[in-house]
Amino acid sequence: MANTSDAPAHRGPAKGRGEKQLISLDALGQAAECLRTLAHPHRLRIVEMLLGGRYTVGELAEACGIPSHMASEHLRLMQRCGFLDSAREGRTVYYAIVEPHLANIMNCIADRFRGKERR
Amino acid sequence: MANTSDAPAHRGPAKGRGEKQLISLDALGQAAECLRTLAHPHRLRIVEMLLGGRYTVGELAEACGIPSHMASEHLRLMQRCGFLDSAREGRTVYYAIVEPHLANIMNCIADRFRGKERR
DNA sequence: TTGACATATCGCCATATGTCGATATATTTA
DNA sequence: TAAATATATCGACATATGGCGATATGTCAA
Repeated sequence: MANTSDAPAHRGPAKGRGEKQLISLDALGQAAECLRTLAHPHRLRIVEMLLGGRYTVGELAEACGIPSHMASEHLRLMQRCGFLDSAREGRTVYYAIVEPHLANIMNCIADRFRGKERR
Repeated sequence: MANTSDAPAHRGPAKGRGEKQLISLDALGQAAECLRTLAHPHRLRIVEMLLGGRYTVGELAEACGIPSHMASEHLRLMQRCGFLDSAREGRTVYYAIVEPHLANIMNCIADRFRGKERR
């Protein structure tokens, strides 16, 4: 209950629109960071593939048409914000989705953008 | 330019994991653009508020604690990628959500980040 | 051990993005 | 008309981000 951080100060005079509790600016900042991480064509492709099963860095890199050291970097960013987990097996490393909301978000994206080639 | 652009060329040998049809890289590029637009704390706050009803630029600016010319800029970006629509009434301008998927995405975000103050 | 392979990290550079003051446009009121 | 209010746009700056070659680490096989 200790609400002291960003104080809304004077409560608005209730204009009659939304009256529900807002998410803290701090949480929105974290959300924005995650969305920025997701907001890249190759990273979206990687997430899309990983939603269908685990893949190695090399496989994902080839699917995206990029050198594997770049796929590695994308994977690191997504692991950093809790989207992915990795597991080494021999000299390869498998990545997999661990953030359950990603499936829902990819569904939204597929829903809106599947089949939409350049305007 | 000996570099072939991005060639879909050879289809993968079907490793047996995901076999579903992938979204085109082009569509993923558009999706990434939209996600980047959404990926800002103030813009998320604006979307959150607009999901509860229409607001003017000034109201949104005050709620975010930013000058209204910056709110105007955020609103322009979101209108540009089809999230919002605007309607002038007298000397004020009301903005409102027109992209239906935003509600779903904000639900994901609220689900994961509501109440999560800095790690 | 060495060499080959898979993945990860580093450093540089070009470009994109956010912020902000100044200014411009639109609308109402005096 | 001019002044006040609400939005919008412009220009400059600092910072963040993506791409990429070079290099490092980790693993296996000989």
